[in-house]
Order: sequence, then C-alpha cells, then structure tokens
Amino acid sequence: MQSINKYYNFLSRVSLFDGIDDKDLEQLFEDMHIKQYHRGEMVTFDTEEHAKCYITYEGLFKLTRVDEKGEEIVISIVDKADAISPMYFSEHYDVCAEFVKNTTLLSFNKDVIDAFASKNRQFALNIINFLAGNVQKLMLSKEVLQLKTTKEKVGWYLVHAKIDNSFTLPYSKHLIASYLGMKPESFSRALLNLKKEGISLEGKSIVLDTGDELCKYCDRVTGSNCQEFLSDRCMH
Amino acid sequence: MQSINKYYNFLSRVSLFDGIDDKDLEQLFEDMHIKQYHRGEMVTFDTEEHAKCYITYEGLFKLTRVDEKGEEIVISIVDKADAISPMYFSEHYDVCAEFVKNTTLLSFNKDVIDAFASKNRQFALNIINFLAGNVQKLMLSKEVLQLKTTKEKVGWYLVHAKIDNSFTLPYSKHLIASYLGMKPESFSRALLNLKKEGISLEGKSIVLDTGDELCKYCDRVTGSNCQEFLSDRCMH
DNA sequence: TGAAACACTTGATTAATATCAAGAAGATCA
DNA sequence: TGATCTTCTTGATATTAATCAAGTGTTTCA
Repeated sequence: MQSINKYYNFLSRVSLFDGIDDKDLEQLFEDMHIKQYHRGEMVTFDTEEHAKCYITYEGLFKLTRVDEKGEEIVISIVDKADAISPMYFSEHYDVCAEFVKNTTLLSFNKDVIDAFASKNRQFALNIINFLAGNVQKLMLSKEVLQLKTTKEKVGWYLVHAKIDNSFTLPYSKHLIASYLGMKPESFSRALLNLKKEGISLEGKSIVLDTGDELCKYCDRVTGSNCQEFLSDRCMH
Repeated sequence: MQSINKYYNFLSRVSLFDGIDDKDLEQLFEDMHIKQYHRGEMVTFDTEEHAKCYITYEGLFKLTRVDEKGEEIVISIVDKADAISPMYFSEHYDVCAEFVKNTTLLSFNKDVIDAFASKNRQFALNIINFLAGNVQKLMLSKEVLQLKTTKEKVGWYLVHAKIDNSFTLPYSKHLIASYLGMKPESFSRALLNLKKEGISLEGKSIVLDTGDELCKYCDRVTGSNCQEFLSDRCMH
C-alpha cells in the first residue's frame, strides 16, 4: 500500500495528469502497470508493447531506431518524469528503448488511456498539450540537425543547462553526441572549439568566462524559459 | 452561398473533421476564415498569426525557419488538404510560411478550435490523431536526416511516389532538396547515383527498370501504405 | 585491490557534401 | 518566336565531419 502510494503521489504531479480530480486519478491509477528494466537492457516496442503510454518513475533511457547496418540514431532521451507514448506511433514503427540506467516505468494500456480521455475533458486536453510539446521539440531538433555545425549543435545543447541553472552536462557525452547526430570524436572536438570562446567543461560542470557565451547558441523557444529572456542581456 | 458551400464540402472531407455530425460541423464552419496568398509571398507566423489552425484548400507552401545568416530550413511541405496548427506551437517559435503556388488557406482561431474540441469528443480525438501523425512524421524525418547519405535520402523520398502510385516528383527538386537538408547540387548528383541502380527521372516522372529498385529505401511506416506491403516482393 | 570494461581525447587520414562557377535545359511571356 | 528568367546540371575545389587508430582516464565489480 505504502509503496503503491509513492507511485500515485508521483504520477499526480506529472503534467499529463494536471488539473484532474484526485478521485478520477485514483480510479485511473488502478490500471497502472509497473515494470523494472536493467541498465543496458534493450526492449523493442513491437506491436504488443506499442499500445501503451509510459511514464518514467526512475531511471533513464533512450528511444532509438536501428538500421540494417546496426547504425543507431537517438530519437529522444527519456528522463525521470518524462512520458512517451508508443500508443500514438504507427504500429509499424519499430522503435527501441535502450536503458541507460536501471529504470522503473509506469504504464497504461491504450484502451485505458482512450477511455479516460473520452470521459475526462481535461485529460484529453493534457494529451493534446503533451503531443503538441512533442511536435515542438521534434521541429526544433530537426532544425538543429540541419542548420548547425558540430560546434553550434553542442553550443545549442549546452545552453539548456544554463537556462535550467544546472550548469551540468546531464548525460554522457556519447549519449548527447548521438542525440545531436554526431560522433563522440566530433563532440569532443566541438568542445575544444567552444573553449576558445570561453565555454569549458570541468568534469560534468559547464564553466563560462563571463556568463553570456552560450547565448548566441540559444533559440527563442528554449530561451523563453530563461530568467533573462528578453532582458537587455538576452539576444532575442 | 454557392461559393461558401464548396469550402464546406471540402472541409467535411478533411480527416480533422472525420466522424463529426454535419450539423455540428456547419456551426463550426461559420467561424472559418478564408485568405488568399500569392506565389512567392512570405508570411511570418508571429504571435498574432500563431493562434490558429490552417487547412490548405488550394495551393502549396513550405513551413520554414530562417536563421541569422539567412539560411533557410524546411520544416514541412504543406500541400492541398494538409493542415498545420501553429496554435499548438510555442508562441516564441517564429515559423514562416513561404508560398510556392498561389494558395487559399482556410483557418480557425484557437478559441474556436478549443471550444469545439471541449464539447465534441470526436473532434478532440481527431486532434490527438492529427498531432500524433505529426509526431510520427517528424520522427521519421529526423531519422532520415541523420541516418542516410544523400542517395539514401533521395531514394527514401522517391519511394513515396511509388507507394502512392503517382511515380512523379511532386515538387521542384530545389524544394525537395531543402526538405531533405541538402543542396540542389547534391540532390542532382544523388539522382545520378540512383540511375546506376535503375532509378531514373524523365522530366518529373520516375522510371524504374524492374519496379523494385526503390524498395531498399523504404521504411516500414511508409511501406505500410504500399499495395505490396508484407507480400513476398516486399522487403519488410 | 586489481582487472576489465567503458568513456573520453587526440592525431592522421579518408570520405562526403558544400561551395563556387559556369553552362544547359526548360518555362514564361511579350 | 525569341528574350529572359528560373531551374537544374556538371566540374573543380574547399571544408567538414567520419573513420581509423592509439592512448589516457574512470568506473565497475569480482
């Protein structure tokens, strides 16, 4: 009971369930599934696993696609409290989850989500917002992939850590490099170039000479979450 | 009256309005706006224009993002009967529509869409499906951008024209090249390489030596719309 | 503790695409 | 029909990132 409650408390703070009555949520949460995955494990979301929505309670994994040659590309990085919804992907889209850390996923089946969405307006609205957020994020990353040199890609990635005030590389360089569509060697060399501009790494910490060096790599959507957005220190 | 009716008839066949009562639709359509755009025209979807949903009645345009250096990347190509919904983008995402042909757009304001979605379950569901389709399409194009050489990108693009049985390049080479994140010269040279594999262009027509040459560039999601999907001629 | 695995860096080289430049082919229109 | 504009192609070159290879540093775990 106690242990189930911790999941309920966690879920009720996830944005997908914002603004929904506790009573309704409790009923929904009864259909929740819990599953543990181990670091290094790979799970293909084949048809059977597709029709679900997952929320990461603890851990980290990447959503990847692997081609015939074994080349892997990272579609997205899914962190604690992030949600992914293969139930909204094409059933022929064989996407794969690769667990970077030991991970606990909470999940709901498509029929449960669909039923809840059709009787609860706020939840349907939350799903719309969730998907709209996915669209926005993917458009940005399509843009970053096409427009930028390796240095600009890495700069763009680092600026997020300035804006959320962590000033920390959240994941391994290898993982970030894959997400940005480049090789670890190129990532490493890009950091070398950024150092000339006053942007350096000490371990996982991002150190800036004056503090504004990353602003030139910021886009407006990302920047809108910055404390200094539209101030005179802001480029936008 | 007659002329307004043609728009209503058109809209009622758009998938966003699938399965909705004609009476409800007629009411919604009263809030429709119509606007004409000229070939070559560029419109920035700034905050004012953001809070809308557009459906292309006639014409063609591209959704682009332009950076400081004037480099332009194509986020998506919007054709007849396609819909785009800047109302679901971040208000800070300054995206731009560049009209490739003279175009007639039908639009609804965000408040109208939101109101209709909250009183009509089917419409909310259609929006969810629409956004899910956007997510799927963007994931595929992120993959294509990262994984493929220029030849593979072009092959992937051409396979769509095989599957929809048009066997025709739908847009100018320049436009398709931008969508695929490459330069027109590279597109041209990629076609030269594909010719060696029995894939050639005569004007806008795609000509295949035996008919199966494009299959190796097909992905399962795209392929699921093929007449021969999962048959013994199919690679999947 | 130490061996093994993994993550990261650096250098040399290769391969791919972008760029620059010029010309050919095709469309548009008076 | 011919002039002009636009799109597309082709060649030469430059630039960038990938690849290959070797080495260092860091975790992990028996």
